[in-house]
Amino acid sequence: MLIDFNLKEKIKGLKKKGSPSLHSGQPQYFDIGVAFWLINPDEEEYTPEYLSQKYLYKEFGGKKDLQLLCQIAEKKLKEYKLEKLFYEVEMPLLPVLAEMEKIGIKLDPKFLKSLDKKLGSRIEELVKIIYKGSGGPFNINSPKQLGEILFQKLQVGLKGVKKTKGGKISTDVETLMTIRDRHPVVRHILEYRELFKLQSTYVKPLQALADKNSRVHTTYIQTGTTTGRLSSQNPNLQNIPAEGEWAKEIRKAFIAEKGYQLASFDYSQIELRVLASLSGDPKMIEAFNKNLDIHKMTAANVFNVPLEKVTSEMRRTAKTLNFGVVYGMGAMAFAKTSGLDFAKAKNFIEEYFSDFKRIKEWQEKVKSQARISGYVVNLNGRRRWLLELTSMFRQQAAEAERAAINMPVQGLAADIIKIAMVKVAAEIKKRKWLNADTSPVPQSGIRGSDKVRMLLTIHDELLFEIKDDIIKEAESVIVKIMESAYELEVPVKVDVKIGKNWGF
DNA sequence: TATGAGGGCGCC
DNA sequence: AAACGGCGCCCTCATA
Repeated sequence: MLIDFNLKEKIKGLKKKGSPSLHSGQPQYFDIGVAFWLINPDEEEYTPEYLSQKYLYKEFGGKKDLQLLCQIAEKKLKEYKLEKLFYEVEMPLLPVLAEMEKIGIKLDPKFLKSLDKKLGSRIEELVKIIYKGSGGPFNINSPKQLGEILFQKLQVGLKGVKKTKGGKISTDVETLMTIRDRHPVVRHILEYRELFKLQSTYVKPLQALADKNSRVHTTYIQTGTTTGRLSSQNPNLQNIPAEGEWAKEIRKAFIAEKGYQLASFDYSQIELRVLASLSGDPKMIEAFNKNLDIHKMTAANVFNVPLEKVTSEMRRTAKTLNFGVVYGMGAMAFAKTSGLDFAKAKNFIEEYFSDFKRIKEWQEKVKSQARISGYVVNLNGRRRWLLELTSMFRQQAAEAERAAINMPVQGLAADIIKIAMVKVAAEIKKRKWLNADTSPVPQSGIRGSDKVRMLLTIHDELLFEIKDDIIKEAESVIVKIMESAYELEVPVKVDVKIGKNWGF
């Protein structure tokens, strides 16, 4: 067994003759950092230095000792019933992530360059318009300067404008939207903000990070969240723009290799299904069993109308409600997001919880158990310490409560997709759809023998690059594995999209 | 020149 | 007034 830190990096570096076989239940890897993350996902770092200092202080004055760290971790994993999750999910996931990072995803450099130009010239235009409209140049990217221009120089009214945490006048998109009609320059600032963000955060960095074969390689951080999700870094490929005209263009820059297609497999409403399953709420479960439009069903309930009478407006409100409930949203936040007034928002939330009583009950149960024990666990033992639940600062306690009710849901959804990834990877290997483990990547960057490559994981979505001739077969195999990766009290559904690029 | 906080915003 | 869970990255600006 390999025992170390950063095993994913070491696996990536393995030239290796024989590929490591992943017999289930046979631990091949023991990543100490990941183990400590399962034990407590709120550590500052998961480095040998930090953990030694923290956990070996008494024994060795903080001297590094991997063997000892490993022993401590093993004991805790057992005590916390995390062994299954560790040995059968997180560790088998290591080589899967390593492979995904190594393969990378292909970009269309010419397309990106042209997009860059288009964005650049529109931004230039906007800058001119904004300077002219506000009587002189200033740094539009500086909230401080922008605020001064708008609210002092241009005398835009402050009605409905909020302050930032630091007490300064906010210039965020919500604020700009409310003052949109008070000065003609505001709409141009809004457009500038959007385009500058896309260019500086996505279009430019992606071009810079592409390798010789125009592929970009993210790094997945397995210890990067408190709920069990992965995070993605440098570049973050889990926050590529999705909504909007320009966003679509950016997605089109992610392409499949010649002879391949991109295919995305998306868990449908996974967190809501998990919530229905965990809470056992009969109405919610029935809706999923009948494969109903869940937001529409929710709308029918909270508005007390038959399904046929649900308008798109009602559905939108219900959708916000469904999402909000998973996050522990209060009336205030719901009012803001939905555009309703506070009293109405409050009523809707009350109506929701009276229609879906078990959800409320489940949330209360989670909170009270967590208050007593100081931590919250999900179905697979994934754990998060939340000592702030009993804080005398109400704000802190409330935040901890929301985290407490969210973690078992988000965490189980994370488990499900991780399990699916491990199973799909095993199937790909079994069917010899990927030679990645044994064959070197040729100069071209194309391994012609690869049939199916797992590229990205975006919380509830897996993105693959699949050879044309096998696309149909691969699709049904992957869907089947994902939908049956984990048994819930409701069906698990996966939606598929296929195309030459990610613009779908 | 490097660093970190603050403000802001992209995704699920 | 008050923000709803989980992330990473951009720019500005003050400070070292």
